[in-house]
Amino acid sequence: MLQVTFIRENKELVIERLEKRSIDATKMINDVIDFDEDRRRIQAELDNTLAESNTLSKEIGDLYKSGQAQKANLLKEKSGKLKEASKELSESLNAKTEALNQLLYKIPNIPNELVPSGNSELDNEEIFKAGDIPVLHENAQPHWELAKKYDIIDFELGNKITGAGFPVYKGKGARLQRALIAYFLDKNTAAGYTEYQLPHLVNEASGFGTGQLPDKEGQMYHVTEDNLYLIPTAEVPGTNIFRDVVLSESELPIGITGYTPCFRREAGSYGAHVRGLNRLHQFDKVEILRVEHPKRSHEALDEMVNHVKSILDELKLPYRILRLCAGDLGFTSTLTYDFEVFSTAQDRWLEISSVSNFETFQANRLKLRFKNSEGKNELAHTLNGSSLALPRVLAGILENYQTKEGIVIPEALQPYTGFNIID
RNA sequence: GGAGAAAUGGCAGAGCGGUCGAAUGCGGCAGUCUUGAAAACUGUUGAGGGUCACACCUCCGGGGGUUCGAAUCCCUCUUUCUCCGCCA
Repeated sequence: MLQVTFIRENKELVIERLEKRSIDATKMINDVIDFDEDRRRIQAELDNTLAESNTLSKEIGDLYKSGQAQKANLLKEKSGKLKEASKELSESLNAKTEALNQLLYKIPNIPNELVPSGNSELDNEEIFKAGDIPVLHENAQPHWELAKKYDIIDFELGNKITGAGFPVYKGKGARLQRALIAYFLDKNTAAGYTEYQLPHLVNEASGFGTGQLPDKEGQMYHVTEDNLYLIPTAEVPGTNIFRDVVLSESELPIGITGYTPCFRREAGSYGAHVRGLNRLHQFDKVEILRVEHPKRSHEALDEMVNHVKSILDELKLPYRILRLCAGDLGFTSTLTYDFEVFSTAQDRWLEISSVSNFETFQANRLKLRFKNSEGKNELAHTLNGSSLALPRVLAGILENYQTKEGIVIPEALQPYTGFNIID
């Protein structure tokens, strides 16, 4: 959520940047400013009424003490009127604040100046590409065929146990998953991230804190009995560690990594491009997450991008990095880099990581602040990224490393799998 | 799941319905002393809003109520602790 004071002080900039997202920002922003003015006016009125009422109460107390009950009773009437007035004022203040908030919840983050304009993924800017696309043998297959051939992932079984989108990994497939998780976590902790194991269900306040609620409710599985949500990403429990927290400046920067399964309803996505591991209801992901000083959050974003790069380089997978255009940029993000691995057998790119800087957008909702050098509380910046999402990395490995003899395990992973080929 | 107790400032811990934004201790910060440090002593030290700055307003787990007036009384929710039961 954007800060009202920032909107007030940078109205033109905010409108201009938001319009890159092809939304009509002028009215929204004007409304915010109007509502905020109203809100502050009512607040001031209420404050004055309360102040009057407070002094009156003191006077009444004094009168009682000095035995002047009659005079006191007279003042009580006046006090009653003030009370009514303050009740009305506080009701209209609440209504106004609520209206303002509802408005603010609907306004996405302001795209960074680097964000290219554009409406669809076609306008994303490719900024980097690495790794050779292998020349596969004649009978090369997509990963879902390979999974079946080597009996390492069973989609039908998952279908039986739960439903579509809940695959069962077995044998070397299961081991490869575990190896990837361990490998990613090791890379991340070596880079300075502290490993966490986080809850897989979150409450409403947490869903709100990272921006999934109230709008993207339909994307999460909801356990209505206990009013909890299955996490769609470790970002939710991970970032909410810092909800309502005031850090000292010396605690920054903070880096966290964690493995969690992720649950997504993916309502409405069907068709060929969701085949196999391409899009699932449950998948595994290792996440990295940072809390940064506003002055160096963009430097931190670059560091995260380089970190993810180093992992993909080591795995020797063909990948590219995209700078997302305004139209493709997530609601809460100000700048996002997507990593895509090339799926050779499908002849298409698969998103395997998304690294974003949210600046103060989440922090404002979370009330995540640090005490700056002037002793004032200041919103911190939050960032996160996947390192990495497992299924598509797995798809990438299966397809790009397939040989007539079997699936060769990337060298960096072999210490973790304990085998070097799936055959 | 059953029974009981509790929730106060960074922490610990007081708090007759008005003089309580809140005693006291610890911690933090500044100073005195010291070559320096420690100890001791002195002062200072919650958060948010508002203002050029004051004033002023709000906050004692959350929400609601009683009262002219609530940290203090009532209702309710949540959380924590103790005991019992169940259990990976």
